[in-house]
Amino acid sequence: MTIRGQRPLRATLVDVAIAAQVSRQTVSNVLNNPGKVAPETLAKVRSEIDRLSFQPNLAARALRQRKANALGIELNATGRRRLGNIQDSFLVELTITARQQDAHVITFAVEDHLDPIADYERLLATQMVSGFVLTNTRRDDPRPDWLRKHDVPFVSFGRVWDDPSFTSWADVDGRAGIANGVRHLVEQGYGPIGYLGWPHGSPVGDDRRAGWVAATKELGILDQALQEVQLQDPTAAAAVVRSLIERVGIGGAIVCVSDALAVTAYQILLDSGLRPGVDIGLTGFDDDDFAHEFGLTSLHQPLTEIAQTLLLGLTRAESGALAPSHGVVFDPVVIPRSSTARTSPDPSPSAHEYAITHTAGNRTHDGDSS
Amino acid sequence: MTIRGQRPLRATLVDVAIAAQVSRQTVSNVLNNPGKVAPETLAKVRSEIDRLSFQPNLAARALRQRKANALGIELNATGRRRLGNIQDSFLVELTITARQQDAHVITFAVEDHLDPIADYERLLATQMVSGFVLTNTRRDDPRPDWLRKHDVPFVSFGRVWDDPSFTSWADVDGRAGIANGVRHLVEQGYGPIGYLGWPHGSPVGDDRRAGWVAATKELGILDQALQEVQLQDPTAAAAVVRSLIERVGIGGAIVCVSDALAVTAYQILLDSGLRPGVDIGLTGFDDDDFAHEFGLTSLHQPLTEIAQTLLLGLTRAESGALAPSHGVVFDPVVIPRSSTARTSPDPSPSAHEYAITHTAGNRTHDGDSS
DNA sequence: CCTCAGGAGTGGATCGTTCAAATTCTTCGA
DNA sequence: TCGAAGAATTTGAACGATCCACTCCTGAGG
Repeated sequence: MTIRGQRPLRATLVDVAIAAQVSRQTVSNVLNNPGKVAPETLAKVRSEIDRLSFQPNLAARALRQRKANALGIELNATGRRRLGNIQDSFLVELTITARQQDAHVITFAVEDHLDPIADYERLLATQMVSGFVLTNTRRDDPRPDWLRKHDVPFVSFGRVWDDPSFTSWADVDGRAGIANGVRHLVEQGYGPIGYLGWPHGSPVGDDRRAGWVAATKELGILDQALQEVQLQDPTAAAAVVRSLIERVGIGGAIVCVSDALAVTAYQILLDSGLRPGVDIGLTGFDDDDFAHEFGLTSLHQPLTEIAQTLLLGLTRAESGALAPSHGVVFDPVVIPRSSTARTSPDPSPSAHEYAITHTAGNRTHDGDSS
Repeated sequence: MTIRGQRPLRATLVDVAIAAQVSRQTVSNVLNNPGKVAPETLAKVRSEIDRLSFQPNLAARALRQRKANALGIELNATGRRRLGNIQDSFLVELTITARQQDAHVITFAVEDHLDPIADYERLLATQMVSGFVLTNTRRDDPRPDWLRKHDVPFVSFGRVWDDPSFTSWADVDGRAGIANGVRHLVEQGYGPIGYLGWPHGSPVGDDRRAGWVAATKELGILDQALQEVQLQDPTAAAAVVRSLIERVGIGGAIVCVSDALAVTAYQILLDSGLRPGVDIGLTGFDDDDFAHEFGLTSLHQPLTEIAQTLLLGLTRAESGALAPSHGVVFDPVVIPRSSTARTSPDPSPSAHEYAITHTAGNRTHDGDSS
């Protein structure tokens, strides 16, 4: 009845109510408490909702409920202004998962890396988000503390190191992952298994190293001499890797803490006239583009599961439910490629596939799920 | 005066009004039309805004204005469920830029790739976004058409091929980029310049090839025989590249349509006992992790500028202003690395930097801007 | 026959902001 | 001195949903 603006606007809840000859509240109940509505009424209202293709206005809902149905995620860009393999993929998974829960993902960047709180505060104040997903947590991270203190619901991809009482996090089990890699190599028949890691001190690096120690010990083949850390100086690093290769020898294998490091080793192998996979096995970690391009066996992080777990946790946190009693870790999955195949069928894998897949204006779907 | 909920809620515009002893509308004007407010009043209100750390509730604003201040961006995930280098970086830039305009970025994924419209429609209907940024546009893309038909503001990263009358897009000038690469190589003193590209037919690939043709012709060194397209079959592709290398010869150089392809060539060079840069020059395109890791000279897309241009365009589109008379293209920038240095000072570049930069729980900033 | 519990649905108020119109305050020329 | 024109500010009325308190109705139990 009311004269609307210029052009016919979107149908509102009242429009549906009028069309279905019920009150606003009943339509609202159909949406939010279907159980409270008689079956016939439910059907009638629903048919009108479809007919008018009504969608509730989320701004109105958020205003009334004093709560948005969106979550914020800080784009933790590195110096190169990119998320990087893992965060990139995680964001995709998070977005897909959020959709299934009728939630939305809002990205934001912090202005001052030394004081990220200001930006969390700002976004929260606008009431656009009801909670956050943290990534790239680190020791002395000010964010978890602040968020808890202000009763802001949040979950974390990555352990929350400083606060053991916070348990709404999910992470990748680097230790189990590397251990899986070691077992895979042994199953493939590789001899001594060396480890190429980061310098001691980084939580992630130490966790992964522990996997190598545990798995080799379990299999009775632990040899601490086959462990190397990569050095800052590229030249020195190359020497170190070369030496490790020699000590492992033909038939042996090297487990690397990252794909990037594995690629370095890969090149040095070729340079030494050795065939990765055939002569010496090689594994990386993260299953990134390097692994894909070079046919490196790698450990794929189960980001789909992590995103789902986290989002579920966030929902619970918002409803004030109890947090889980401990964080959750997921085991990475071994993606076998030619670098751990004793016979190498495909020396120069899938350069074409990469090129096409990652270029604007030209897409294919290779259906490589999980 | 009113008794609020459980705990003290966030300050509202009315709270500010009371504190500053003015009316609601005056506070609103301070925010949206500072020019209409007397200087003293302005100062007084602003000080109260600061004191109460008031932030307008965007849900309320969106409701009243019938317009959100957020834009939607489809995460165009490939089969590997990742955005990839370019989209990843673009999203970061977009988020940063949006912030400066007090806008927010909402990500979403489409359920059915064959019918993306449904999801654009859905998000729009919730009134959470006021417009969209398209990426990965292609021929026969149904999105631009639909959006225009429904008067939805949008801009596009990548040309809108099917509709020349739509001019709110920005793109990378692949042609100029490759031409820049060719010139860089010639300046460095490289001899015959070959081209390694994608098969004919892809708009992006053809555009880039044109750059090689134009630049070599301009320099009087065009030799169509030095052109190769990469084939589907990896083994055949390797042969093709090997042959191209031979024809170019020592002192020559190869311009590649992508970093991935350049890496392939890089390996084949090494395999043939040739030193990239020293013996044969090599350039890629996109400046991705491969380029960074292997010291490949590459063409960096100016995504910061593109994001800024697009966001400005979106703002204009929303205010009903005229669209620009033509799309905008930006020239990629040559990032010189060792693959185009006649003397190679650093044979195994920055493996460490990569490893640290891209790993959770361990971040550095290398300040590599632009 | 009457009471009463509980399912089903209604009407009014409300969330925090902006728009539109109305009001008050200033300034200044006739 | 009056009044008109503007500037500065205030007031009333939405925006579209949900929450709350209430009414209506049906049917079981005393």
